[in-house]
Amino acid sequence: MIDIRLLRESPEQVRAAIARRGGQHGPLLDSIIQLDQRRRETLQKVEKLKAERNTASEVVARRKRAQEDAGGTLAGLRELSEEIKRLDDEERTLDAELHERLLQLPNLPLSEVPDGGAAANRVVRTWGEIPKLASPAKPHWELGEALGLFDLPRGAKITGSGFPLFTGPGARLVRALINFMLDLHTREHGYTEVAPPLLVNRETATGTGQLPDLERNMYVTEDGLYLVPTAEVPVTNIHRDEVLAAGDLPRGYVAYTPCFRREAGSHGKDTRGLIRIHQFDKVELVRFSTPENSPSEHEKLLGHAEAVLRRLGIPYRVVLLAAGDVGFSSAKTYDLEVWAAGVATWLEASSASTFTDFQARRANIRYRPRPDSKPEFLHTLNASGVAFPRTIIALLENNQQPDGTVVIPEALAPYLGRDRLAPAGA
RNA sequence: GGAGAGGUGGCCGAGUGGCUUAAGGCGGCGGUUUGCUAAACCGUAGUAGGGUCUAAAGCCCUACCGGGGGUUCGAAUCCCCCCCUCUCCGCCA
Repeated sequence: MIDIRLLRESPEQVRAAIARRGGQHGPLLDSIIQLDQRRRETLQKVEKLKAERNTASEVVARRKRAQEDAGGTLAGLRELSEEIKRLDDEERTLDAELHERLLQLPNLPLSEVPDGGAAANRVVRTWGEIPKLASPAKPHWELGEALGLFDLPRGAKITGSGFPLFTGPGARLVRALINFMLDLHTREHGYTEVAPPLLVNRETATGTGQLPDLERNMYVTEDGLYLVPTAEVPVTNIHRDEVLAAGDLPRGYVAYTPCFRREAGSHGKDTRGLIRIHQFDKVELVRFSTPENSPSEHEKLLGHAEAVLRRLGIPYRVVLLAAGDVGFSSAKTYDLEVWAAGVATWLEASSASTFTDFQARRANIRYRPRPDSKPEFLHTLNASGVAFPRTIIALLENNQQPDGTVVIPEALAPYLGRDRLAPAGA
């Protein structure tokens, strides 16, 4: 949520910033400005009447105490109260409508974010060598089947397409990745590990920006709870409606969770194998920062996600997303794309974003710069550290050998209990 | 799921319709006293929204006693619905 005062005082600045995202936000902005105007007018009227009523009530109280007749003062107060009730209702309605629309407005991209749509995304750097494979590269779904790592048809039987069943060494690989990543982030990057709820309520999903506009991408239960699309949602909301001390910042949490995404309407492209699925595993990093430090925190966070890929020896590139491509809540996002030799493409395995005070405002997460100062909204940031499916894709496809085996990187081998995956019977 | 007890400021805790601008205590902040510390004493203090002002400060107004409705001229207090915590029962990995 953006600051209504910024919109009130510098509407053209906000309009220009939002326009960089593309899409038509003009009418929404106009209606917000108008609602804000009407709300304040109504508020001023009703508050004036309330002041009158309070004064009159005091007189009544004083008379009653003195055993005098208060009838004369009471006359007319009923009408005043009815008028107050009417205006109060009006103000409440306007405020609710205003709030609802403010929730639909995306964050403002930072100035250093490039103009344009996805085509304007900028590759900031590339790490690692794209492997030169001795034999024709197989895609991961072939490798995974041959190595007995996962069984997609049976996953589809159990639940539906996009719900993978990991088997044997594949299931063990998932467990190895969980432990490898959690160990790295807690031991070397200073994160506090948490294991959050996987179902969240409406307020929580609104706090990070999934609701109201992205509801179609989430699974909802009969109880009105949502399956988490990412650990960002429950973890960022750990401090919802709290005021942290300046000494608490920066603060970082790491969480492993499954993630559930309906991704309604995204069938057709990039859907083979594990590339785009409805349930996947991810280790997520969430940071809370003061506004001054959030730019450096963002770079630090990006580095933590990169460290995972470097340890695993997976070639990747860092992409600064253009204004038209950054997510709803984000002000600036770097994607980490891993190279996958089998499908011969770059796949997004992590997204490192700063949300400035956008989520903090929605979720009411504040901090006190000094013990005697007023609470201010802090900044939230997060990054995948990292998503499993595309990491698995890169590992399998890049490390495949002519004999059909897959070499496991040194950093991961102890967690997997082996340094090579081989087809059954080989 | 059933029965009961609760939810008041940073914390504890009083408050059954108007003298509450939420008592009192603890903690916080400022000060006085004081070799130093402690204690004592005095003072001060919340959050949000709106108005005033070029802006800040200040000042004024409104709201806030778990959340939302209602009764009333007036609600922390009375009524209704919901949420959460605790105790017991039931069910359960």
